[in-house]
Amino acid sequence: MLSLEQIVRDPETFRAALVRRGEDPPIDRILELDSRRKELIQAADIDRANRNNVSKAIGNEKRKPTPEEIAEMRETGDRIKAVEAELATVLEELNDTLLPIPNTPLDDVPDGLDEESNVVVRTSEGSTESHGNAHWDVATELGILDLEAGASISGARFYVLKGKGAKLQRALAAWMLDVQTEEHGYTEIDPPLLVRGETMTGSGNLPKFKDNLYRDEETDLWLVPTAEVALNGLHQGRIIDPGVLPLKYVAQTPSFRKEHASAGRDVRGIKRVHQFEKVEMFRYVEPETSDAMLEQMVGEAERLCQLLGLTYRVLQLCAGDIGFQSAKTYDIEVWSPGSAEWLEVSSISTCTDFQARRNGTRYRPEVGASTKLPHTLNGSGLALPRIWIAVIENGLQEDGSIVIPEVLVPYTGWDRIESK
RNA sequence: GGAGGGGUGGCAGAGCGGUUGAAUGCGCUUGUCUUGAAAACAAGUAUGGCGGUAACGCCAUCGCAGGUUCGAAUCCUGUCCCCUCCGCCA
Repeated sequence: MLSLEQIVRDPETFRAALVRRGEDPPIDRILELDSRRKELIQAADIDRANRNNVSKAIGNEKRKPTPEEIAEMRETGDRIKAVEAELATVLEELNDTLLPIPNTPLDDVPDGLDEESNVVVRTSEGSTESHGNAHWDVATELGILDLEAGASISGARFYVLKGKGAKLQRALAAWMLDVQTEEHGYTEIDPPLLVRGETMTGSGNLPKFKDNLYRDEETDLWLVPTAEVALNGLHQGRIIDPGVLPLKYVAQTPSFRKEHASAGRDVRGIKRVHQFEKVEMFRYVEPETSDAMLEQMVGEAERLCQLLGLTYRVLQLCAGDIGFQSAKTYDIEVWSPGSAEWLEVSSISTCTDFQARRNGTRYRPEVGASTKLPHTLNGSGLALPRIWIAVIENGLQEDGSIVIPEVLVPYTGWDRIESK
C-alpha cells in the first residue's frame, strides 16, 4: 500500500510514477476521501472530548448526573455514533481504493509498458547454442519425469519426478539452502503454506490477484503462491527491535499458482506448473540500505547459476513489467539449450516500504526513537523446476546421459543419470 | 470433537463501572554519585490519528467486533487465538 500521507502531500508525483507503469490511479477520489475523513475525525473528537470532560467531572465530584446532563450526553453519543458510522464507510472506501494500487517504480527503473522494454544488464560467459532436445523429451525418455502420471493424478500442469529426477530436485534444494545459510548468511525458515487472508493482503497478493490463488473455503486459508508471502508475514503487526536489521531469511517451500492468466502459454513440460518448489530469499532492511541489498541479492542468485555452470543473463524490468508490490526488479534467466530460450529462474525485487505498510511491520532505528517502516526485498534463489530443466538440458551428453554439476554430487551421491 | 482456564504496556503481573493510558516489579534510556563500572537515588520510557511552524493540545487503543451506560480494561453478546485434560490422529 502506498502512503496516504505522502499521496496527499504530493499527489502529482504519485500519479506520474503510476502512469509510468500503465496505471491510472484514482488520486482525486483519494484526496476527496481523505479530506472527508479528516473532517469526520475532527467532528467526532470534539464531541468525545466534551463527553469525556463531563463524565470525568461527574466521577470526580462523586455525584449522580443531572437529567440535563444525561439528555445532552445521550444526544452527543448519538451524534458520535452517526459520525463514526460515516467515517467507517469512508475508511472502507479509502482502503478499497488504496489496496489495488501497485507500488511506484523507483526513478532508475527504465520506462516501458511491457517486457519488450526490459534491459539486459549483463550476460554471463558460456554457450547459448541449442541442441533441440527439450526436457519433456529427454527426461521422459530417461524415466525421471512422468507428465502423464501428473495429469492423471491432478490434471494439466502437474508433474511427477521419479528416481534420480526426484533426487536431483531434492539435491538442488538442499544445496541451495546450504549455500544461502552457510555462505550468504541467511536464516532458514520452514513456514506454514496455508495462510490467512490478512497475510495474503500484506504481501500484495490480495485483493487483486485472488484469481491466481488456491483457497480452502471452509477454513478461509490460502495456499501460498510463493514463500515470500509467509516470510513477509513473519513480523506483521510487530516492531523489530533496534540493531536487528537486516534480517535475512531463506525458505524452501512449494508454491501454488492457478496460472489462469497464462492459459495456453508454456503448456509443454514443467516450465509453468500449478505446484513447484522454490528456494526464496527474503530480507527486511533499513531503507537507506535497500538499493545495495538488492544488488547483493542479485549477486547471490547469480552465484548459484555460476556454481551450477549455467549460462545466464540479468535483466532489469521496465516500469510496466515489474510486479504489483515491486518498486524495482531484476530477473535472472538461464539458457535452455533444449528449447533454445532463456528461462526465468529468479526474480529479485525491492518492495520498498509497500509491504511493510500493508501489514504493519515496523522497526525502531535506535532505542527511544520512533518507529519506521523497513524495506522488504525478495528473490528466488532459485526456482526449482526451471533450474532442474536447465541442469538436465545443459548436462545432456552425446550418449543421452546427463552429467550433474559437481557441486551437487555430495547431495546426489552420483554424478550422472544414465540413459536406458 | 467434549470439558475447563485465559488473553492488559518490551516482559511479568494488578485492576473487575467513575480523577486508570492503566498500580507494582523487571528491562531499557538519561542524570546524580564514581577514576570507570556496579550499587543506590532521581527522572523518563506504548502505538496510532487529528490540529499546530513548534512547544504542545485533543482523540483512539487493555485480542477483535458489536451492545448496555452520562461514563467500560471493568457488565452483556458474538468471534478469533492460546493453555490444560479427555477423545481422534500423521
